[in-house]
Amino acid sequence: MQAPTSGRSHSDVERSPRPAAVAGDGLGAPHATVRVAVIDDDSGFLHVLGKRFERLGWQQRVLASPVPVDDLVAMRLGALVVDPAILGRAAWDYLQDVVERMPGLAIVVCTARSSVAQRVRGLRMGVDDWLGKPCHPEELVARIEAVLRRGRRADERHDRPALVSGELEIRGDQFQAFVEDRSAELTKREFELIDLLAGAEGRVLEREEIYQRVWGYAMARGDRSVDVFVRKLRQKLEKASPGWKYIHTHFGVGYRFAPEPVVEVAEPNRVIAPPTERAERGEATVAVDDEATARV
Amino acid sequence: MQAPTSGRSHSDVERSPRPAAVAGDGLGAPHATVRVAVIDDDSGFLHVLGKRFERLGWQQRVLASPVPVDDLVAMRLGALVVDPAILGRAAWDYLQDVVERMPGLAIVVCTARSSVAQRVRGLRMGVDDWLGKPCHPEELVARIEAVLRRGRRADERHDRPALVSGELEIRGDQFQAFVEDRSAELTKREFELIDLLAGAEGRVLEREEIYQRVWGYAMARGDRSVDVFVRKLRQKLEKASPGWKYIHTHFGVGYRFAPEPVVEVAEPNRVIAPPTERAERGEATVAVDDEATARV
DNA sequence: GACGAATCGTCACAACCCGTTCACATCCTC
DNA sequence: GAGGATGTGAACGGGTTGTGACGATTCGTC
Repeated sequence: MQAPTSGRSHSDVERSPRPAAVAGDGLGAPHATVRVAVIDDDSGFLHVLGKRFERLGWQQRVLASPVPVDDLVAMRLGALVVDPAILGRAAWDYLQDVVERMPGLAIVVCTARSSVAQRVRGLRMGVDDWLGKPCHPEELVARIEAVLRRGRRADERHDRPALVSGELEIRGDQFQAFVEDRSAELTKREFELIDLLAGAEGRVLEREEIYQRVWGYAMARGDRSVDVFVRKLRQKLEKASPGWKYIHTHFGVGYRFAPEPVVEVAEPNRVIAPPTERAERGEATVAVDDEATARV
Repeated sequence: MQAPTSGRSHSDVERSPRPAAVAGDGLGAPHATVRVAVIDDDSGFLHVLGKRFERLGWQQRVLASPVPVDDLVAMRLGALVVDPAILGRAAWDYLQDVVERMPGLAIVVCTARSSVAQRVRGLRMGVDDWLGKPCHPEELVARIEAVLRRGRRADERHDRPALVSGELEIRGDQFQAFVEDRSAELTKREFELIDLLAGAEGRVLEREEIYQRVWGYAMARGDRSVDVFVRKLRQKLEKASPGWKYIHTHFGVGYRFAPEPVVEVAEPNRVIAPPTERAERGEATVAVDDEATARV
C-alpha cells in the first residue's frame, strides 16, 4: 500500500554505516532480534508491518484480536504495538495490566483519533510512545527501536530473564550464560552472537546474516570473524556444559543452534552416554551432578 | 573540557541546589527534579512551557538561539527539547553532536513540518521522541517523562531499608556501608554509587545509566568519573572486606555488582566457600575453586 | 572573610582486554 | 585426491579501563 515516500530515504537510513560504534554507545549493536507482537485489526497495516519486521529479522506475532495478558506475558515480548480501539471499553484496564505485568516491555500505541488528554493519560500510565493511525511503518519501527534503545539496560530484568535452551540459560542483563551453577562470562560480541543464534534455535543462519545482524553492517568477503567467535563460544559453552553440543556447522551454509548431547562413537562398548559423564575433563571440581540425563 | 566558555550561560540552571536528595530517599526516587533546556524561538511556546516546567519544579533553561554543544554539556542536563528549524543547515550535525556527547540525555524534537524520512532519521540517530509543532505542553511534558522513566526503570523497588548483599550491608539511613561492623566510611557519591550497584545486584549496568542515575544528568562523552569512583569504592571495600570482590568490570559495557570470594589460583586444592560463610578476613584464605564464574 | 579539610572531577600514563587478522591444520564435498 | 571451507591457535593493535596525582570546588571553622 504505501511504499516509503522515497525509496531512497530508508535505504540510506538502513545502510548508514553506523557511527562507528561510538565508545559510549555501550551495547552498540542493534538488538540481535526483537520479539514483537502487534494487536490490531487493520489487515493492510498488519501486512506491511509484518513484512517490515521480517526484513529486520524480528520475531513477530500478529494478533487480530485482543488476547489475554497472560498470553502476552508468555510470549516473552520485547515490544508491543497495540491499537486500543479494538480493545473497546476495557482498553485502559488492559493497558494498565500490560504495563504492570510486563515491566520493561516497549509499548507503542498506534491508533486513529485520540485526544491530548488520552495521549497524556496513556503516556503517564506507562505507554512508551503514542502515535496516530495512518502511520508509516518505517517510523513505527524507528520509534520502537528508539524506545528499546533507551530502555535496553533496564528491560531485560528478571521477568524476561533470559533465553533458556536445553540446559543453557542466557542472561542478557548479566552477559553470562549459565548451566546449572556454572557460568561462562561472555564478552559483548560473544553474547550478541549467542543471543542471535539461540533466538533462532533450530534454524540455520548464514554467515552473512549473522554478521549483518551482530556486527550491524555487511560482512566483507573472506572475513572469518564469525567463525572465530563461534569457536570462542563453543569453547566457553563446552567448558561450562561438557557433554553438550550447542552450535552445529552446516558446511557451505552457516551455523545452527540446537542443544544436543554429544554421543561417543569412538568406543563401541560405550553405551550412548549423554552428558552425565564429563568426568574426563580432568578438573572434576564441584560435582555438578547434572541430571541432564533426561535427554535422549 | 566541560568548563565553560560562557560563565553566565548556565547560571540559573547551575545554582539550584538540587533538592538535596534527602538522606532517606537514597536513590529511590532519584532526581525528582529534571534539568531541562529548550532551544526554540517561539516565545509563546517558550512561555507556556516555562510555566509548566516551573510548576513541576523542574530546573529549566530557555535558549532562544542555538548554543554551542559545549555549553549544553556544561549545563548538566537531563532533558533537552529542541526545534531543529532554528538550527538551520547544521541541524543534523548539531543533533548528532548532542547525541554523541551526552549519552543518556533525553532528547525530544518539537518542530513544525517534518517528513517521515526526517523523523526516522532523527529517531535512528538517537533522538528519543519527535513531535509536531503545535503541540500541547502537557503532552510534551508527558513524553519527556516517558523517556526519562524508560531510562530509569530498573529497580525502583529497593526502598532503602538497609540492603544486604553478601556480607556487605548498606544502610541508607546512615549513608554508610558496613562489613561486619566496620564502616567503610563512604562519601556521598560513593554511597550513591554502591547503593545503585548493589540494588541491581547481578546485573550489568552501563556507565551512562550509572552516571545518569547517580549524578542526575547526562554523562558527557569521555567522562571517566564513574571509573574513578568505582576504583575508590573498590579500595574501600577491599580494605573493609579483604578477600572479596564486589564490583566486576564488563569490558566495553559497564559494571556489575556481585559479591564473590577472591580466588587463589595457585593451589589446585580448593574448597568451595560461597559468600555465605565468611572466613576470617585475615587470611588470603578462601581458596575457592570458583570454576563457576571464573571465566570459563 | 580567610583558612583548612574533605570531597569531587580531570588528566596523563600504564596495563590490559578483546576484536581482528593471519597462518596453518583439518574437514567436507565433488 | 583436489580445492575450497572450516577449525584452531597465536599475535597484533587500538581502544578501554586501572591507577596515581593534581587542581577545583565545597563546606565547616575560626
